[in-house]
Amino acid sequence: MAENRTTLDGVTPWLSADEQRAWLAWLGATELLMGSLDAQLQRDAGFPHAYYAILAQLSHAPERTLRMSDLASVVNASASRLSHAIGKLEDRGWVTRQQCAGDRRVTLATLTDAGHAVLSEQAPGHVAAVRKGLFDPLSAEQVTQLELICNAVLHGLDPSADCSR
Amino acid sequence: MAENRTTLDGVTPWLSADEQRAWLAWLGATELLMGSLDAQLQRDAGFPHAYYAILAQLSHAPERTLRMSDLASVVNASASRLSHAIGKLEDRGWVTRQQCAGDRRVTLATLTDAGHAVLSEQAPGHVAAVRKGLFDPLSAEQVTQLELICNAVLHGLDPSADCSR
DNA sequence: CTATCGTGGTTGAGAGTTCAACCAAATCGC
DNA sequence: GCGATTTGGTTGAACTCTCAACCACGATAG
Repeated sequence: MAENRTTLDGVTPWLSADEQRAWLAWLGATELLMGSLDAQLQRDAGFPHAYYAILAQLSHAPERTLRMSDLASVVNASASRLSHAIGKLEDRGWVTRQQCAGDRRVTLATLTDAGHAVLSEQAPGHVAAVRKGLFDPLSAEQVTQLELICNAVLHGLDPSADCSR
Repeated sequence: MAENRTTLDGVTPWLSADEQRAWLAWLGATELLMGSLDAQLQRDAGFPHAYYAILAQLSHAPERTLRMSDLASVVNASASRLSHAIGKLEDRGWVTRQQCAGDRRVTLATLTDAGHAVLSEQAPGHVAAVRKGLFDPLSAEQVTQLELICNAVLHGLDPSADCSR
């Protein structure tokens, strides 16, 4: 009870025992879960989860089209990362780029029919993997708690993130 | 109340609304948090979080030494990933490799004094970033819930993972 | 003793991400 | 209007990670 904090090197204050355990659990869970999702998609579809997220967001957008910067923000990607990714997806014929008439700096990315078809093919397997990896081990209450926790973290890192609203 | 599930393409059953929100929150929180930690370490130390984890695990080990395979498992890395990473850390003089006398297939990785020094330098900033990004926005109770949730996920993906025991 | 199989680890190529530099179009200030 | 700044996006190089192939050593079986 007296010693609630360990020290990394005899000097640096580290996390409390509770925090330490939570941190390691979070780290392990995120890395294993994202790793398993990436592996599943890479094996079945030949592309990583980040690309799936791009296709999925485009499929929900009006006209299946989004501005690059808007798309980047909804998939948590940098402009550069998205630009490279859209280039690859364009090479495969799943997305097209077009200039925006109103503002000629803007590039619009549009999901093609081929892209939508690939997404539809891969969605069931991906959803099953998410369910199996994240939701099956959790109670309904834990799902609710998880949402609150993640939104709190999100809001702390990026106050502009819309916390479920 | 009647429609608790959306459909991605009119055919595929998707997650419930609660699950959908929790999934997006988890995705956003993990990507932003890991992104911010990687950015902080890259800026201050010149290496990514995965390398920090390697150095930290070695610093806690007896003789500051671990077998490659054991080290790989504690940092959730593949053998290949760890081998490449240790190569880089060796180049910078922070880790050394040695053969194991008993089993000559085994490679032992040891943290050097220089490596320990770098870790000690970077630890305060890294811990501060973890605290700021993950623990500051959460209540003590949420930290406990998070640990339980992550251990449940961990155990679901890898039954051999020691859930806080 | 030797052939086979399993384990521990390395290597090189290919793919994705990051960072910094850069370009073009729009907006601001005077 | 016109230069300066900001915004939106692209590019190339460096770096990390993944995958498959591979090598060496140890264990196992005949």
